[in-house]
Amino acid sequence: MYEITLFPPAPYDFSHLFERLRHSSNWVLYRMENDSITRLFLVDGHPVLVKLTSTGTVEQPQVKLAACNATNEQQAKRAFAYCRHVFSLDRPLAPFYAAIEQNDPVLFRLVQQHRGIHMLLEPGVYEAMILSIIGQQVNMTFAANLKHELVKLCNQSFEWKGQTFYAFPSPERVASLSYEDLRKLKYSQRKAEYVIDFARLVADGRFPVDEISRMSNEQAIEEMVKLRGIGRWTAECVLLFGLGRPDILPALDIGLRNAMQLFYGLDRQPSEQEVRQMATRWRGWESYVTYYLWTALGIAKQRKQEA
DNA sequence: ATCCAGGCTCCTG
DNA sequence: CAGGAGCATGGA
Repeated sequence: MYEITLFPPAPYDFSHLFERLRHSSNWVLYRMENDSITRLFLVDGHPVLVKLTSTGTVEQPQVKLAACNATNEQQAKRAFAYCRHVFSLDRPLAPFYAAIEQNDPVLFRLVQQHRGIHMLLEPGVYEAMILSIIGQQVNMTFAANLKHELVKLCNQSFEWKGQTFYAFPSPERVASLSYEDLRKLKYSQRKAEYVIDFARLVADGRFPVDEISRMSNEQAIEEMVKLRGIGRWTAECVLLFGLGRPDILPALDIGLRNAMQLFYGLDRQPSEQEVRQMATRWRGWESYVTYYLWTALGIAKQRKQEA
């Protein structure tokens, strides 16, 4: 068992993260307890279970990471690196807040209401791509179900103290599926093809995941949209959720446009051009703004439903 | 019932 | 080259 203690930059609202993981789409990959989150990562194909325990406050965050079953320090370190990336444990929000306060008072009020919310990311380009393809077009609940079913079908699991933990399926495992396997899980024929074909490219080394992460945003998007099934939106989601790039603006995204209509009090959904126009105020922080708008819209919808 | 979800491809005129 | 149908399903 390897352990480290981290002091993420304040503010960090872990209670929001816990709430989000408990309620939404993520229960296959994350196991929640009172103040801890456990997730299984594949490190060079070896399952490594990481447990994050929050031991601080929003303004003085502190977390303990434990690699429960790691067999050597190197393995533990790599699992910790995934964990730090996924939960944005090393990224300060303060510069984002400062930039928004200066340039966009409307948005600043909204952001303050959700102070301490950090981006929840995917481990890398591959995972983000599969999930973004799954998320194309369909509503969030259905997309979450498709993800859940894929993870269970692939069943790359690990037993620890009587509990079963599921890893996000490796490219090789997804590559070994047939389109028909996914059709049975309510994937459309197209979606099944896009997901499996992409996994096969990665598994065969025909799609250089590492090179993508070194490219500029536009260069990376250009590479990704060459693939069948990958449009601009999907490529942008990969950069945002997979690599955590701070300056991605999915200007065509329906959720972003709905959120802007609601929170800026517009009388209709803004066009792509209008989104880009308004986004000039957020230069450098487009991903963060988008993430906050998505999150705030989700919370608003949830409240409306409860009322 | 109908329309729309954090889209994309493919076919038509 | 713009425009629109079709995709699978579930919730409003």
